[in-house]
Amino acid sequence: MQRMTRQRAAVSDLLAGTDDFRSAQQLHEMLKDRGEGIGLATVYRTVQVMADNGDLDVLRNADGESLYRQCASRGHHHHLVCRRCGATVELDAASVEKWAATVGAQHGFTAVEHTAELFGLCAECTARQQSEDS
Amino acid sequence: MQRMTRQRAAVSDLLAGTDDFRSAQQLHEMLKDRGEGIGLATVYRTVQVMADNGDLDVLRNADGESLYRQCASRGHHHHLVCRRCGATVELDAASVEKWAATVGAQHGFTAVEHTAELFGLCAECTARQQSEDS
DNA sequence: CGTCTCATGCAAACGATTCTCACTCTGCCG
DNA sequence: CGGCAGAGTGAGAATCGTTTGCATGAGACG
Ligand SMILES: [Mn+2]
Ligand SMILES: [Mn+2]
Ligand SMILES: [Zn+2]
Ligand SMILES: [Zn+2]
Repeated sequence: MQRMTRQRAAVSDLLAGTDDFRSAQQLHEMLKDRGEGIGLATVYRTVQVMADNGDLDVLRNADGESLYRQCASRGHHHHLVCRRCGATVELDAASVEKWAATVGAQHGFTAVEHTAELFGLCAECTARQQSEDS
Repeated sequence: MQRMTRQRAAVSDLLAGTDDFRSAQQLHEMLKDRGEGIGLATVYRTVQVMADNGDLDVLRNADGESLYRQCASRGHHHHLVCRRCGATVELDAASVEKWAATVGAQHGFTAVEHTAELFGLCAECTARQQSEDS
């Protein structure tokens, strides 16, 4: 019921070889550069399906854009993301999980979910930044 | 250099008497209901100025809309928000602060910021939900 | 191959937010 | 008190990421 097409393969391949969070538009651009003809709408649709299947992680950056990434760990986890280049570190955060569960229950809330992401400048982008400033 | 206008007073008053997170559009609607004539763009501008001044907290809901609230504590803190009605509990989260600081440094990131919000159904909305389901 | 569908591409539609610009009103000075 | 400079306002146009409608294309399976 889910067909394998050239376009899906291309998106899937691209994401498999990328370890930074990328927006749908960036992915579309990268595919064009690779010589893959693919419609922007198709990228959006594909990336959404993959996210729904749990094959991709999604997060919103400060501008509200959705960024996608194929993470190594498939279970629930969090991220430390470079806001300049998208470089990402996957994080486990037992303390945060505990906090979320406890606090939600304490206040009588149900179906509690949480978001917890860290954004900063990775070491490389920090260095680049400093040489620019001088 | 910052002038007090009828519109700003109205928005400020409204927020002072509301303790749920609300979108700019909701606020605009509420003001219209109160009989306050005010443009939507003005609500957006006002709410932004107030947020820049640190008078309001902002967060993005799952749909990416910005929600505003005048919090009791003016320092950095987090929230437990009802995704149905906007009811909010302010949270301190020392464990989360510690986690964010530690992890960022460990990976050589600088200028690290974090988001951490809990979304659920408040006790009241949970009850309402269950009676609907039956 | 042929058929049945799901997938694709393009353009139009969306929706929250921002911007433009002519007009209004606040805060201040004389 | 007027009078003015310039911040503030409102209506609508513009943005921009994302979604959708629809005619066309192409997997899967016999
Ligand atoms: Mn978690
Ligand atoms: Mn914090
Ligand atoms: Zn970086
Ligand atoms: Zn509620």
